This record gives sequence, C-alpha cells and structure tokens, in this order.
Amino acid sequence: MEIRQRIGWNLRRLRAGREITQEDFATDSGFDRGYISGVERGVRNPSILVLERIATALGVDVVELLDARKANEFAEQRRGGM
Amino acid sequence: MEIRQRIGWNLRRLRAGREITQEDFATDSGFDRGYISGVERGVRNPSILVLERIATALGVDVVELLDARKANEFAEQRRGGM
DNA sequence: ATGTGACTAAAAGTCCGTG
DNA sequence: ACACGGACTTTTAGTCACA
Repeated sequence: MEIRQRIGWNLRRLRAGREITQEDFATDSGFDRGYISGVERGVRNPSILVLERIATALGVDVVELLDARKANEFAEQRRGGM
Repeated sequence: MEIRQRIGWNLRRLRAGREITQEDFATDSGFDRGYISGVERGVRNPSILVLERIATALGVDVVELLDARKANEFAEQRRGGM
C-alpha cells in the first residue's frame, strides 16, 4: 500500500474511532475540511509538520499514522463492507 | 526534540553508519546535496514522499527516521563529543 | 457529511556558488 | 566534506464552490 494511503486510512481509522466528522476534525486541527478529505483519500502529500499537527490533534504519535498493519486491517474492513 | 531534528539526527545516524558522504547520499537518493544538508540540520520540512525516498535510499522503513529514542541517543553522543 | 477540481500564496526542492 | 546563501522552478498548503 502506498504511503499516502497508509496515512489516509490511519487518519480515517483514528478519526472515525472518535466518532468525529471530517468537518469537526478540520476545525479541531485548524485545517480545511477539503484538505483533510484529500489526506484521507491519499491524494495529498503532507509535510512532516502537517502530519505532526494532525497526530497531535488526534492525540497520538506521528508513527501511529504510518502503521502499515493497522491501515491495512482498517482498509480491509471498510472495503469488505464493514 | 522537534520532529524535524528527530528526522535529521536519524538520517545523519543512518547515513554516517554506512560511512557515506552527504554528497554520495544525495546522488543515491536523487536529491540536492544542499537539501540533504538542510534535512539533517532540521531546517527543512520534507513531505512524506520525500521521507519515503530517503528511507528507501537508506534501506529502512520511514518509521526508522522518526524514532525519537535513537535520534536522542545519537544526538547525545555527538554533542558529548563522541 | 464527504469527494472533487480549480485556484493563489507559500514552501519545498534545485542549481549555482562561497567559506 | 559540510554549512550556508541567493535566485530560480516545482510542489505543497490552504481555501472555496459545487456536486
């Protein structure tokens, strides 16, 4: 899985786990909703400082956003219909 | 420690461990020599795709570049005079 | 509530050089 | 062999309107 998608799925996983919308998360983290959407879909190429802001807003370490196994498992669930 | 410095020290640690110069590493990874220098000094804000290219050139996972403990230990050694 | 395209301002990244 | 700077091109950050 491409690294941007890995990040995207992990962000989606962590955000959804908190039952918060993209819109609310965008407000919390100080980003635009469309930008967050792009990161989750893996079409953006965020800088390390952006990733840190996102991780901080989620209350996790940046490394958590790069976890390949968790990203895969979550993607499988979603693709499988959840 | 700031995240860009964390990356910088880890890059320096891994590159120096291979006994390769910034110049040669720049050639290997396809980046500019001055740019690599800036990343190691923590003054650059690389994107995730750049970090992946750097990690690949080093033969490690991106997560290795974000390891706080290893970055700290290496920085201590260096600052301490090594 | 989210995906998407188009857009401008800002920053990344290159290429030249210096000490 | 590395730090650092200036001028330059390319990519990202960040915003918005629409579907």
